[in-house]
Amino acid sequence: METITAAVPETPKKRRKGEETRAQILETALDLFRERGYEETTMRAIAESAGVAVGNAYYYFKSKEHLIQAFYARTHEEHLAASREVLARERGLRERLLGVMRAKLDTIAPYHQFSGVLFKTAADPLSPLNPFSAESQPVRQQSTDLFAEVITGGDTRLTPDLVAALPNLLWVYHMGIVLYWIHDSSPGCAKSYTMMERSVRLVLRLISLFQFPLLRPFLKELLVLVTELRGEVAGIGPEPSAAPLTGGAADLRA
Amino acid sequence: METITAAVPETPKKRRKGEETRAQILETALDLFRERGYEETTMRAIAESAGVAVGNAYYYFKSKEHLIQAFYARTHEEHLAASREVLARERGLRERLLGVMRAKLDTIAPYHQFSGVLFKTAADPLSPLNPFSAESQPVRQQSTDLFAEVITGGDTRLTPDLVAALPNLLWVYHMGIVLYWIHDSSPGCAKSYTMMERSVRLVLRLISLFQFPLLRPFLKELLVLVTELRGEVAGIGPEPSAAPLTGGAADLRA
DNA sequence: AGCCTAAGTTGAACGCGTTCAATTCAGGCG
DNA sequence: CGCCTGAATTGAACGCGTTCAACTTAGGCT
Repeated sequence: METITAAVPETPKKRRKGEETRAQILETALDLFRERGYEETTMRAIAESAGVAVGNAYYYFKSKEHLIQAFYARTHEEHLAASREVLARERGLRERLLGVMRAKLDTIAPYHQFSGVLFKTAADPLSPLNPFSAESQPVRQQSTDLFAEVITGGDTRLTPDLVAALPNLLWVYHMGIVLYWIHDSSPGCAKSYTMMERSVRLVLRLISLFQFPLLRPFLKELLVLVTELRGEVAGIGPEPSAAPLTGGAADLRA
Repeated sequence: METITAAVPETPKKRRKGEETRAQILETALDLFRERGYEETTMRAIAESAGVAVGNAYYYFKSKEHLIQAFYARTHEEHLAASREVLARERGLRERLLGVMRAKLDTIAPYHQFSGVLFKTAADPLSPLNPFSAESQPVRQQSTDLFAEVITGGDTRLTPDLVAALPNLLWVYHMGIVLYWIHDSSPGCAKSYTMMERSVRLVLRLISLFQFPLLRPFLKELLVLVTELRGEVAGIGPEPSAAPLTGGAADLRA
């Protein structure tokens, strides 16, 4: 019977050890990245500071880039938490979107100095960090879900077409703001904040504009486009291109 | 007197030699990139194939990335040429935009296999290849000029606000299509072409929509935003933030 | 206890992009 | 002609990210 209890492949003891080392390496790496920047931090330095051998760092992280991925996952979590607070507090669409976007800039602020490298590696289509890659699909999903919550959880009612299209569009929009932020060298990234506020205002205006029933054909077309985009993005795998145009927005949530 | 004729710092003979070597290295590199891909092509291989020493390649190109920059400049020229043909032939806005965009995809098609690396390095804010960098400002300018020509050179008349805002917006749009293309693994990049055609249709619809006088406030706001963006992008240098809101669109063309 | 396996850990070695002190080359000048 | 200067060229050497065959632990089974 005891053998059955051992069905769990790893005992807690065993797992503890590895995870401690893993955490140790990650913390050290992030510290060094913040201190000296990414390029200037060598894997040897990370290993030495963490008190392990170089190879051991590679046992836990497939590459130096994967250390950034871990960092990215962390800020992503922070942003989700901060956003949930905002969304629990605010009802108005404007306040909700503004709050979530502001939370984004606030969350990533401490890492502005090496955001460039992050983005650089993230841009590689083959990198797991790439926001369009399969590996980051969960993160992307959570982000679009967040924007879905922004528009549906408040006191503003939108047409179904908008509700279907906006989460992905807002995700793309927020990526654009981050892109601006990366290139923003103004003190405190002040320009990014004003740019964000201005563009949020514009986005809200556009949303209310497209509530107008006469513009429905536009929305329909936009929806097809966004769906197509999502299909391409979701995965290049063998998943069938079955019914690429059937459901319209029906399969937006896979 | 003869000494004066030598006022030209380098004689043609001297210049010829260096430029031949430079061209030799570049051609070899581009060939190898196409054959094996970027990452798989080593600087040593390039040097050997070109019949020079490694260091000599670095005498002409500051880094491996700079070889890509040279390639990028080339496809850019090709696209300009192809576009000029289209614009000389077509009068309708739809045909002009479609033609220019199709020309873009056609031009970059041969390099799809290593477009990822190109984009990866281009994404680094510090890279000279970055489309927002000061070093690529001329290329960016030519591109936006091209789109300006697309909308003003045809037989379609647009409101001044649109004429002012569209070149930059279309440039951003075309970057988005390229981004899609980079991630497109469909045979012959067919998906990119249909996505481009669909989005062009949408863009044209949006343009005609915003011709509507009632939507002028939107355009105004959009214009401020685009101008701001252009300012940030143009350079982070000491150029004064003087009159950031004075001229409206007046200073779009610096 | 003694073994066995899998997890964890090591560090020398590899291949790469890049650098740079040294060398060759070519053309103008006294 | 010999000298000089700056462009052109060399290749050994450096530092880096990454790999991998070997070694050490540690816990379960007989």
